[in-house]
Amino acid sequence: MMSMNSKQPHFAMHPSLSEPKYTTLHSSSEAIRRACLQTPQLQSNIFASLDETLLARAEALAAVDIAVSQGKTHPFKPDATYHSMTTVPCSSTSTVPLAHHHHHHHHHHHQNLEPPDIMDHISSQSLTLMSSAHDGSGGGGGGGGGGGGGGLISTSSHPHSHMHGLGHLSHQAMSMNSPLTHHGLLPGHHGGSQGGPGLTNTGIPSINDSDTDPRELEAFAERFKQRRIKLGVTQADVGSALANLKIPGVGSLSQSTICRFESLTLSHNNMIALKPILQAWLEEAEGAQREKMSKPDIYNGGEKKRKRTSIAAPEKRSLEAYFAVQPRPSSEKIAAIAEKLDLKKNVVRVWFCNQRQKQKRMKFSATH
DNA sequence: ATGCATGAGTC
DNA sequence: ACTCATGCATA
Repeated sequence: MMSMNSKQPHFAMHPSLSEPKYTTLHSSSEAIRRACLQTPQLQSNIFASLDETLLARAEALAAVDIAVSQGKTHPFKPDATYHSMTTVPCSSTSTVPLAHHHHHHHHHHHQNLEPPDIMDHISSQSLTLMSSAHDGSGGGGGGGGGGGGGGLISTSSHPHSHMHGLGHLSHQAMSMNSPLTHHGLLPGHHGGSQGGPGLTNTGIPSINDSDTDPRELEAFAERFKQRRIKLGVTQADVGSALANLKIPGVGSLSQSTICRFESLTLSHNNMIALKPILQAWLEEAEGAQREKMSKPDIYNGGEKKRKRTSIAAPEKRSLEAYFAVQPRPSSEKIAAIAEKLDLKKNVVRVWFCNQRQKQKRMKFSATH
């Protein structure tokens, strides 16, 4: 409603908190961290300059929600923040050879609209569903993230800078209007949702849905993992081995990505894009099982390592509550939340982004 | 296996 | 400033 510009007064103020927002973890100590438990302090009262109502409500909701569905898998980690990255983001030294690829595409994406403000009583679950629903419809939007259509393929070369791994396979090119979609090469997926084979999209050069079939992907991921293990190869190995395939536009991938592929914790589009590549590797590896890959990564000479910020459980709970009410808070809102929780604004912003992405992953996405 | 983060490409 | 694909660091 009134989002315009941002300002970020931010600064840490901590009247008298005993709550450790961050804790410093020493690389040598890390034993006792998992034993702690959460303290049910359902109501916070730290609000001040925000919509107290919203916040209070959100937190209350979160508390309830959490209480109910607590089996989520959270070994409450105490917070630990390490942090010492100076200004330089790491451009990574990765082993990534570059790969040029190109992916032209346009798409109309749904930009965020800002709902009035508060909603009311909503259970985070229903909300979650709702949000994903509007996501899909909004501007043909992301095609619902996971459901997006994907234009991957990076057939063209491109005088571009470097890229990691594959080019971004399809970013947001999932709109139905994507010129890319009719390329023929792309597995242009239908916008909507991936779960429903029954949901066919109208119009649009529909392409083979067989390749985009979630079940097929799931089956493949399963097979892939099995065979990979049979080959005695780790996820990390697969990742780096991909570069050896010399597939245009394909470089190496991290263990994380391979893991996520196997566990289906990637967006539908991403899964579709990666499948052919991993399949190629699999065949290659099985065909020549005699090879070994000794591709040590290049190391960094005493560079500063990125430190992962850990958001403490209480703060995390609050964030989840806010998210349930408003997945896309305005900049001001984010700043306010950040201040209230005594977190850096950017940390909060990123948290919301990641949360939104998570919500769109394959595995637990709606209709699946 | 996952949480927090970076960056490209968009809008 | 957002989405998406990815990755480093870490549990």
